[in-house]
Amino acid sequence: MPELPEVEVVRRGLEPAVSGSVITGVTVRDVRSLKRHQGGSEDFVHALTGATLEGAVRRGKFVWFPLRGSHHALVAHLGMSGQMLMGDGVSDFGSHLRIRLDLEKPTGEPVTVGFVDQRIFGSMALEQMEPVPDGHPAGRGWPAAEIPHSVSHIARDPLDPFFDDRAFVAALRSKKTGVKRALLDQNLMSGVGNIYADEALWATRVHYDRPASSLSVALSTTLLAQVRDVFHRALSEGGTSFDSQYVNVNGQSGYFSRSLQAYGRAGEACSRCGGLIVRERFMNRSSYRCERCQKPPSTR
DNA sequence: AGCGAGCCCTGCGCGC
DNA sequence: TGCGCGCAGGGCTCGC
Repeated sequence: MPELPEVEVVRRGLEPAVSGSVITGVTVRDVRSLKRHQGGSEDFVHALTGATLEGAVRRGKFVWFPLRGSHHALVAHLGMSGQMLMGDGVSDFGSHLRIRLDLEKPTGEPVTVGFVDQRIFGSMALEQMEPVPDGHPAGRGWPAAEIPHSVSHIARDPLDPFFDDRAFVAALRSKKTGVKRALLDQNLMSGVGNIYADEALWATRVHYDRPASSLSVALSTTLLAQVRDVFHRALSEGGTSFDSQYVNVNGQSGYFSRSLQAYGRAGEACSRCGGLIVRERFMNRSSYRCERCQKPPSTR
């Protein structure tokens, strides 16, 4: 469930289960899901067992779970096909279960979290925290100004109250590269992936390969507003699910796919102008746009 | 600096 | 029925 709205749905689902919970058991079923963890699975299991989780924090597409009193966090990235599912201790998470965490809530109630990932582009890791340079809370869900090492280079996301709109607009306009590439650059702004980039560009009537530096301040500001708008609307519908790969912590699908205007709609008519929605290769992935209201830049 | 290519993986649907 | 191909929501590294 990879873009910001889907990851936020997961974070919200996990928060009540993990906050103040003690890890009573860790099972690593596939070490490939620990590729970002320095130290191997024995180290991972040993360091986590008995630890208490403070909560669930998200910046962009990364989620982490701070460990009480240790300046470390369990970090998760869902990659292309990752899920975090909640169970009751006897749940069967299926053949793609990679890591299983057994927890005990402050009430004494057991809860199990399954890290399920078909393609294993996602991962979990135990990482040291570092201070956030601006001193503000590192992400959504926890007030500490500490961020896991591997997330420290990731920019704040546009739903973060400390996201700096003016700095983003200036940074975007300093890039000569295509505007979609800039939107997908997690160092400029985090949380945007292939679907929501196409949706925000459609809403702004901008072609994906238009040089970012050619956008006016006003248009850049509109584009940012459209990213926020599509994030909020997707969040309100539980995220985008095309199939059973993308579900919330209870295994339920989101409904935003039916609200998508460009992504996945090749061959259909643009709902705004009636033009044809086309699919094109860009950055080794698919881009969808309206032929009529998102015209290619003349100089590229 | 920017940018394309390749890689990390599994599984699905399609055409032959 | 079976096989090969292209496709999939991400991110990192390398080389030019």
